[in-house]
Amino acid sequence: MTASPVDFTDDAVRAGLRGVLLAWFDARQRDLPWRRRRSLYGTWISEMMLQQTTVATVVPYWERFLARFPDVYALAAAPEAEVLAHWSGLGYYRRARQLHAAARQVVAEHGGAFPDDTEGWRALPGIGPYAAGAIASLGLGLPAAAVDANVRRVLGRWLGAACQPGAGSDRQVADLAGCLVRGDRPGAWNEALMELGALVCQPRGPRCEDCPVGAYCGARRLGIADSVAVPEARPAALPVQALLVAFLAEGRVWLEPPGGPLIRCDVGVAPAREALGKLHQGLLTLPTTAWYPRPEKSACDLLAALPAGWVDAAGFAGAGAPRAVGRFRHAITRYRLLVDVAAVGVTLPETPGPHRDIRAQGEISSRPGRWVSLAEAPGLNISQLARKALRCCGDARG
DNA sequence: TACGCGTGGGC
DNA sequence: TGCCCAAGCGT
Repeated sequence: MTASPVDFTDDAVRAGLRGVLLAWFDARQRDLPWRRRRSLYGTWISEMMLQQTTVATVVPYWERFLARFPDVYALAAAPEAEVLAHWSGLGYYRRARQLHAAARQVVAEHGGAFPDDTEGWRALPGIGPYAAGAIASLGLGLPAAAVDANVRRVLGRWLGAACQPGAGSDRQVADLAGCLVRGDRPGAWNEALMELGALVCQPRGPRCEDCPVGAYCGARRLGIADSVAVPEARPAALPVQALLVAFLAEGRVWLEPPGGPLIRCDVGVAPAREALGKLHQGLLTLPTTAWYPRPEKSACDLLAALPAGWVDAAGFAGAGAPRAVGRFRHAITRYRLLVDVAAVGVTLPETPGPHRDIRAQGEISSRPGRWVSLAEAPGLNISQLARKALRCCGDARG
């Protein structure tokens, strides 16, 4: 193990570094809603939303979420579908379900009182080592480290050659984070580290000329700031294609949970994936074919490849020819999905009852789902994938 | 331990 | 357009 070019065990070094970075943060920090009105609840929501998600994306979601669920009691009392509706489009939907479960746990087991230490937060669903430290420091004022990708990169560069990828690196970063957070304003310190990583000490091409703490940076001292702590490349995404079908009846569209029965389609190629699987859990979506692999710059006509009688086979009664209403691209986890959207009018049974009552939670030929008016569908707990597909239906009608 | 889990924006 | 991420967590 190489010694760091900068001696962070020196009290004077740590005090100087902390003073300079906190002063920079006080002057340059972004004006964000969860900073403007800091609360434990609002901090928790922001930390959950910000996992793997950009600040600019989160801001409007955080505002709407807090307006609808102003405290843990409101969140715990809400149905999961409504919580997911307010998360709709944000992605990583498990976060929303865990957030809701944690709110119910806090209310049921602790009368609505939040944990008052790091370990208590860590025990809640969806709270890992980073989020527990962030909430404890930002919301409770405790000297807990919060090592996210930004902090790992910033501290990795400060350590310079002492922090090589592989064994020992994570431990060194964690030790340094724990050492530096002890002092005044631990929450502001953690935020300052993350802000520096987001605005200056970026993954590729760090803006060292704008850095307030360059004097303390081991990588810069060694002239390797742009080559140390750079993320490794990921495997390329897989190009696939699928057909989503909007079954329409009396101004409504059929929406169902993911993982429902697939629309059968014969293209002579093995599917790359049986569609959504565990994606979009808790959300509603449109019936879909499997996902088929496709060459980079071509696609086959999935609508033409549907077998005769496919509408009835899917559990609906056909009433007209299906028509193509749109096509869009959508990146989702490790896939690049080319989506064709088809609309087909169907008829509902004449007999009253759960199948005829389009307002009811329904079941068509043992196909769980429900009929939803095209106007209200965008406000429901649907994925961004479904949102784009529904937009095609609207465009085609309009 | 490595992988699955979403999405939008920058370049 | 394609590729690169961005305030992680659970299994």
